[in-house]
Amino acid sequence: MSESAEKFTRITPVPAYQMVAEAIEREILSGRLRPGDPIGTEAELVRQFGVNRSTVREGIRLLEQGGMVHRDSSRRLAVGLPHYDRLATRASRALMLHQVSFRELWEATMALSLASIELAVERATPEEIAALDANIAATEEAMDDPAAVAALDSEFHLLLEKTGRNRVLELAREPSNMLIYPTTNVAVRATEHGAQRLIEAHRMLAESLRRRDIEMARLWTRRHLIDWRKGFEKAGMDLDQPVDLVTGMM
Amino acid sequence: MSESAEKFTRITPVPAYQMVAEAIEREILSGRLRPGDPIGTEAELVRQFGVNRSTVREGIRLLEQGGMVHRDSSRRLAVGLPHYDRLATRASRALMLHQVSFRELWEATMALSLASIELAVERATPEEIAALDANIAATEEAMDDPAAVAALDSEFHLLLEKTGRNRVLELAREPSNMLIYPTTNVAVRATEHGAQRLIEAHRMLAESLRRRDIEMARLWTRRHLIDWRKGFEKAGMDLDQPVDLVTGMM
DNA sequence: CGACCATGATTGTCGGACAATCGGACCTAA
DNA sequence: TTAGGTCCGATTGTCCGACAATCATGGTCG
Repeated sequence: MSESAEKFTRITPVPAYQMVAEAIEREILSGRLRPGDPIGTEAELVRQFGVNRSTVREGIRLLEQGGMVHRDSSRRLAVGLPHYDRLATRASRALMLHQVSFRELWEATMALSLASIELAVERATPEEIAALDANIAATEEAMDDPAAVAALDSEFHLLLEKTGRNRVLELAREPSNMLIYPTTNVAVRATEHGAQRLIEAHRMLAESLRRRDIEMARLWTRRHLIDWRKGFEKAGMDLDQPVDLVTGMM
Repeated sequence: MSESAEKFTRITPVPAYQMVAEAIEREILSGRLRPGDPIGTEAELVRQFGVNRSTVREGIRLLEQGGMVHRDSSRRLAVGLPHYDRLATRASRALMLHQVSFRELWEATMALSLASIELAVERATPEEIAALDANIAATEEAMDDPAAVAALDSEFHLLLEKTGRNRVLELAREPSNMLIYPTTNVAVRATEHGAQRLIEAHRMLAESLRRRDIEMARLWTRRHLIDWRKGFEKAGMDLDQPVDLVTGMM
């Protein structure tokens, strides 16, 4: 499994703009620069690093996309903490490029949802349950509009996630969410009484949080996702097709 | 929850270098540019976009970090498909910056491992089980070297993951892995017969794949992770401390 | 006291320039 | 024939200098 016994390690010249980026990144990761702190002006960085402004700017661009630095009002640069949705966007694009199938997506969503709901059952506060109830009420209102239902469904699961209070799971779920919920629309439309079943599942999930009943929560999470899958198939779509064919994002 | 009924949407001037990046990104995501395809030379992009070379270069830097484009041999730019470890690196850095706790990490790892092992039990081929056996044998050899054991443990779980054949789960697990496995070293060292228990768990996991016994696999996955957690606590570390204090990465 | 304006600082963009390196063609010698 | 050497154009990385647009700031005026 190891390619050992090579005499020399590969020699890779590192461009200056990369070194600039890495230097700034190190400062951030080490904690010497904290989120919100302003990074110096370009002129200052030019002075400190001793390179040209163009080089500094290229270095900054490297960090900018990842959210390590961002421009606040005006255009001053500051350290920013990369938020999940940004990472999730990139991750889901990567999944698309890798031609991941809906089956993989569905399996992962199932696993992550179950984990997430267990934590939610343990930790839900009355306020959080109230927020879920409010979402359910809004979904009932919008029952005739599949697009609105899909959006509210997405929000419902986002609320559940937050209730679990586990940011690692949250980050792990988000790419799947971004890819799977856009198709909820179609899935709901294809199933008879699709919106009703969706709402019932949500009600039961809220109820199991109230009762702190883990088994009930797991049961309805499963049902809910199986419903989604049935709707997906009933809409004439193939679980094994890659995700990018359906979600015409952008 | 909706900010509706605003007359005008916020107007945000977009710098040219961003538009360059977005234009290239669109081409990639739409599939018109496929991974491996060469992107034109800088001069060519200058001509096509009608902007200065500095601007083009800044735009390219935006994409470069995310892995959307990469320089192959020589330094020519080509479309690259961002691989998981790159995304995972960024994700785990984000988790560090958010001061995620080991408890969150552990909970997520538990959920993801259980999901992953179930798929692995279903899908394992003889070759894959053989690879696991080889890893176990190597771990037995290295039993006196906690660092080597930790590395082999990490590899073992990577093999398990591949066996599950679900790239979404793979991507979801990787950030946790990057943060949690570096401390396996410490955890193993702190537990009496730590390495032995680890090897036993690996053996049982391989065995449950052979038998296609999901319950057994789940059981040993749980035990294995609980062992890790006990070792972690026995080493005098606090599950609720943020990850960056321990993993001195970089 | 607030509205308004002048001024400097900062960013975004441009044009041009040059060294270093790479790819490839061409050439030479064993 | 092929391994090695040389040359040349193409391309990237870096630098310099410049300018317009915008923002921050402070001072002035009503």
